[in-house]
Parts: sequence; structure tokens; C-alpha cells
Amino acid sequence: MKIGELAAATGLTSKTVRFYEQEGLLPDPGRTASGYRAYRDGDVERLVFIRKAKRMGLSLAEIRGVLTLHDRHEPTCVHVRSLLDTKLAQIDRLMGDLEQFRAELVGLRDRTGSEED
Amino acid sequence: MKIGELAAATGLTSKTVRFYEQEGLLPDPGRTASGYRAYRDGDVERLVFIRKAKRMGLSLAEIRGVLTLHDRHEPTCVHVRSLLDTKLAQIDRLMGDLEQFRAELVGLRDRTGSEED
DNA sequence: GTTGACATTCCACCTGGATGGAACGTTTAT
DNA sequence: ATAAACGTTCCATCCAGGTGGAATGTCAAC
Repeated sequence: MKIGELAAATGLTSKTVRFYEQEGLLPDPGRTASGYRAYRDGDVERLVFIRKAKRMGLSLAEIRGVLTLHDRHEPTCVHVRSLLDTKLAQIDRLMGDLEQFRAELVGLRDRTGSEED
Repeated sequence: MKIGELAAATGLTSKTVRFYEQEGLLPDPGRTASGYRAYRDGDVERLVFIRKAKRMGLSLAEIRGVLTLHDRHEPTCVHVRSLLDTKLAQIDRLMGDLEQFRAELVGLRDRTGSEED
């Protein structure tokens, strides 16, 4: 799989894929004889995870942390578990806040909605 | 209320408050005789809202949109309601995704947790 | 065998969201 | 009346996260 195909399969651009590699989010993909990056199916999954994590508000640095953890199968447990627990706590807090914020927006909408255009 | 007090009350810096004003998120605060910005209590609430909205993933431009809507009490209804509905839909989608992502992280944590340090 | 779509590297540039610092004025406490 | 602590403007700088473009190489189709 060449970079353009990977990009198409994940909704990114080739530029962005190279950028992520450079930022340490993707392992060295290996090269074809002619020097093209050669990706495998697992790389699609990885990029999909990165997109998802980004949407969840993680920075690339945080995502790199999670992926690094995932890549080393050896358990660096204490450090790793605390990283994940921190992230989980943040997510839980965010979800609570979102719910509250949602209510505020609904209030705004219904207020404007009470008067007809 | 001077800018530093407002900043302290909201957890921002004076720099950031001026920046938000410049970006059109805050109305002209008026000035003291000596040229200092003079804020009122409502401005605290407004900045707290801005912080919250930022945490929810809204850009400053989007927040400006919501605030502008809030400021004009006249109903620009169609446009405004659709803006809010779009935002609400995004929030709902995000909340669903967060839940799913949370489960993925829990999976990672429990996998690492299965081996002792 | 040439044309067009794709790949490579490298370097510059862009946006959003601030932050730093210089040069200067004001207020408060002592 | 002077120093510290705060305010003002303006301009440069920074960071994250990319994007654009030049110069060049490769591959597939005709």
C-alpha cells in the first residue's frame, strides 16, 4: 500500500501522513525498491485511531504517548496505567461538562425559538 | 473591576483578556478616567462561558458566533437556530464518540493491568 | 518512449491561539 | 516623592498542526 492509498483509506492527505511519521506517531513503514513508503493494513487502523483520538481532544503528543504504550507490549505498568487513568478522568470530566454545556445551548436555542422569524 | 482582577476571577491572564476583546469576544468594556479598562460582573460570567466553550472544543470564531447571537436579543432565528442545532448535533456526536473511545482506553489499561509490574 | 499521476526530500509558509517584551502612564503604600 | 505593582499600546515571537511548492524520481498506460 502506497502513501496515497493509505491517505485515501483514512481520509487524510499524504502530507499529513508523512507529518505524523515525522512526529513519531507512525513506525518506519519500510520502503519499496524504488524508495516509496510501503504500508500494511494495520497502518490504516492506526491512523483511524489517531483521527479518533484527535477528535477526542488529545494532542499529537498525548496520542504518541498512548501509541507508544500500545506498541511496547511489555507492561510499563505503573507509569502507563496512570497515563491512561488520567486520560480517562479527563474524558469523564469532559463528558459531564459537555452535558452541562449542551443544556446551556439548548436554553439559548429555545429562547430564540420562542419568537418567530 | 480592572483587567487584572477580571483575569484572576476567571483564571485567565490580562493578555488573554485583551486578546479576546481584540478578537471580538468581549464588548468594549469602557474606560476609567485614566484609560484603564473597566469591567462589570457580567464580564466574569462571559469569560467563564468562553472558557467552558473552548473546553468543549469550540473555536474562538464559533464562540464569537454564539455570543453575538446571545448579545442581539432580537431573534435572527433561522440562521441562529441552525447554528445552535449544528453545534448541538456535533456535541451529541462527540459524546457518543467519547464513550466509545473511553472503552478503547479502558481496554488498553486493562490489558496492561493484567501483568504485574 | 513519452505523458500524467503519483512518489521523494526539503524548506517555507499559514492559521489559531495566545505570549513576551519594550516603552510608557497610573495608583497605592509607605 | 518614590517604588512596586498594575495598567496602556504595539510589535514580535511562539507553539501546534499542518499545507504549499520546488526540484526530482518512478510507474502505468498508451
